[in-house]
Amino acid sequence: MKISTKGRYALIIMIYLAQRYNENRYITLKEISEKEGISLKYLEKIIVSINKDNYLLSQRGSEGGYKLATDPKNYYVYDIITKSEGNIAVTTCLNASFNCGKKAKCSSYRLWNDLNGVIIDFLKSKTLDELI
Amino acid sequence: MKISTKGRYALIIMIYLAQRYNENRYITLKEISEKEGISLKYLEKIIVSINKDNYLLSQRGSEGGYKLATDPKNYYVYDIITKSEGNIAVTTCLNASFNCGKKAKCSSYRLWNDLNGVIIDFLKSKTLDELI
DNA sequence: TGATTTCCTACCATTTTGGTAGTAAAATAA
DNA sequence: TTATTTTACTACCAAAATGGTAGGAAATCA
Repeated sequence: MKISTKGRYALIIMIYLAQRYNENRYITLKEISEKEGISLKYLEKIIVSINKDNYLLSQRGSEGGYKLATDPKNYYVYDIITKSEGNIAVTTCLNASFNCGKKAKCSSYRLWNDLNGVIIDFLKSKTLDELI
Repeated sequence: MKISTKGRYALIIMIYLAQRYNENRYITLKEISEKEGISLKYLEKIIVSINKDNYLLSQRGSEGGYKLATDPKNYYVYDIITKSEGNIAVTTCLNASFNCGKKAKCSSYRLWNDLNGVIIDFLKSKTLDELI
């Protein structure tokens, strides 16, 4: 029952970018890596998964890096976590591909589904601007 | 971000016992194993961890098995899950042993702590009698 | 042109998950 | 007393997930 370092570090990256949104510059992973004490190579891998669908602005080369594409209030923790960790499913039996043949009448299933909803609602209620 | 089969199967066992609480008999793991299609040996291992501090009544030998010690309404899903899976900590940084030196002023930490609270509150609000 | 930085792919050690196997101990039935 | 049943306990193990590392290609700018 854990969010892995992928999700945790993803949020750290995004908070770092959000705190510097007003500076309006590209921020390198090297900077984040040094300030947060996380391996550069690992951050690279994580931010690539966050950045699918151009969730961020990025630029290569010197003076390059990453920055938020829009105001921190438009970034939901839910999106950050699902982009880095995949969809939230608190048990394997919540996945559509899981087939035990008794979902509808399974009281465990309903419980896990409700818990999943509670978690998703919480994460959807939080945006980056609330965290900085 | 998953509850493992330990916790899932633990709840299945407990719901099975709760549904038969009125029969007032010891129920064998063999019966649960066959009805729920889960390996007997694995269920044995799981129920041992649930049964610490005599959470259940158990008896060896023929006519033996397990039964609830008290009414289903006194069994909280939270206890079932923590006994089978260990304490709920949605990130490793919530563990007391984790020391990054900035918990108090870390906004990620507060977020994860709040999420953890939401999950714990949910699980503490559910008892076995609501599930049967 | 050289330095910088993202982008992309492949690999790998360690830990966790999801079990299996075997046996001892207790309780009951025959 | 003996055989059977069932929990209780300990050890082991394969497969998957986690948490990275490594190397290089492709942009971009000074």
